[in-house]
Amino acid sequence: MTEVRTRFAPSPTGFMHLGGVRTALYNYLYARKMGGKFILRIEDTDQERLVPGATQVIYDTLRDCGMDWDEGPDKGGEYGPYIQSDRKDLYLPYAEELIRSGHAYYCFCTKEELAERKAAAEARGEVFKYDKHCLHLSKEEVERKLKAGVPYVIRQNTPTEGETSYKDMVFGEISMPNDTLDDMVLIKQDGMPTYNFANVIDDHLMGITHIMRGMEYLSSTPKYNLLYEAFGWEIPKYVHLPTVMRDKEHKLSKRDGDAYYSDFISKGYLKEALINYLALVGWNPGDDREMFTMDELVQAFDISGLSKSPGIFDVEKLTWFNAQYIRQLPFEKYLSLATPWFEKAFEGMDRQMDFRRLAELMQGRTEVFNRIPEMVAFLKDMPAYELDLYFNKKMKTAPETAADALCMVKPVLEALGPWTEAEIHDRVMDAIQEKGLKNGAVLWPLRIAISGLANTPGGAFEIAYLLGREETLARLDRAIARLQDAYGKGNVQ
RNA sequence: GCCUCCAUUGUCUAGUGGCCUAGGACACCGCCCUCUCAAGGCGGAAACAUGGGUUCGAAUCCCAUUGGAGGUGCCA
Repeated sequence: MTEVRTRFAPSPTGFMHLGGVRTALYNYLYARKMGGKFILRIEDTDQERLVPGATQVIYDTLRDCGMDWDEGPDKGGEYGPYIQSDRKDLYLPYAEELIRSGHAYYCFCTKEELAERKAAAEARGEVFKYDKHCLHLSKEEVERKLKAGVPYVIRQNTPTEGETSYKDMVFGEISMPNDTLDDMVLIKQDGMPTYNFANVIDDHLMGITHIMRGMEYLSSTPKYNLLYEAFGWEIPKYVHLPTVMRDKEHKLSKRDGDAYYSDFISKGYLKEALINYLALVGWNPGDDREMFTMDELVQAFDISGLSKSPGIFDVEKLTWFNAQYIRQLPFEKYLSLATPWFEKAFEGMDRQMDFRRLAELMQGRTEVFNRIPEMVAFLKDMPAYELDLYFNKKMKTAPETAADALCMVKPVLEALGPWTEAEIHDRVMDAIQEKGLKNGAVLWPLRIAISGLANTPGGAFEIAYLLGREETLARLDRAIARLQDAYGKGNVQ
């Protein structure tokens, strides 16, 4: 059996689209699973859309994700070069061979003429398909124009009758009536091959055995197969992938601003989570497993698990995966990843903050790193809050009675020796026991008084510790004053 | 318009003629735990697009309808 060779062939646009990452991933997984080779090829035949530095983004992203390629522009390999613009001169002879065998022809129609004919066809309510106008030029006419240096393109000469079909490993049998096949351009006026042509030539020359790509190529594949046949080349296996959608109607598009790999990384999504989730949009292992490392994906991946229908990219589920991965992070790793976000949150604060302790509290609650600043902001500045927050039915607390609880705690905290979490916890609990109160009746108001929030990461003890003695007591004083102001002095104490 | 493809809960999906009173996961809701939240545990609501066939039997096969996607570029 011949070695499996897959390829990822992006065009360098400057960003890595998540759909592209997934395509690369499946190619990578299949090659590794089969013990084959994964090839990276850059498709930059469109000279008008060149973006400087764009290939670097592709390298960086793939490497960052752990998808190492065996052959590629920067790595070499026996089928190079791996950048199509570097292969420019190699395509024309193949096109000329096709012309000799009658499978292609020179076309001298200008873009303007084409546009005119297209408009005319549309005016008549017809679809425009290239009319093979130049196919009927006499040999002499063609020679003359070529000699005269009239600009030309080379078009594929597709059959007008019958149908062409092929078998796709995901979609099964696909057949297209030949009369719907357009005589597509193979070589452009600037001498560059089109994607359509370069793809076929390169995939063959590079010995690609399995072509895994987006399903937008499903209906142009018959034209590629006609080319393979014209050359007498073996047709590779096709694996067309369902589209990744933003919602039911729309593709995940570059316009959305959140379709790029880098967008998610900078928001604080872990690449492991992104890869894990992406693998599952359009593929499933056949059992209920969901958590996969890259190596596990390699083991589990199989083309039979690929689905046919488009899948919607669900950020909620990605976020769940992300939270899972964050929780599993070794603590030191979490701390180092969270620290920049902590620093951002506490910028300009004069108090010290125990990042380690904060990180311990936050690791299990972090879904995406960019949500950290908002979650910990209350530690920097006391938020404004409504006294209603002191209401809690279960804790049996209310604004009217909150001051009593706070006044009970205050001297305990003031008398505290070392300001450690354990000390705070033990002394306050002792006092609660002594008074025969319920924990919540004291701790709820205390937490509200020093955080101003209904929900906080950590409880009263943790927050008090993080705030430090001075800030805690200051917040406590202010809370007591405000409550007494509203409801009068309590009579406990 | 024409061509191709697709169609199970809100979402990702399992399901390849009887194992399906349709399974798992996210999200949602409730309960437990608990000083809040989160995590965790338990439970709940939620789907075979519609209509015809085929068959003893259909989510599964066939046809039509509807809906959706893709293609129809000297873009890839």
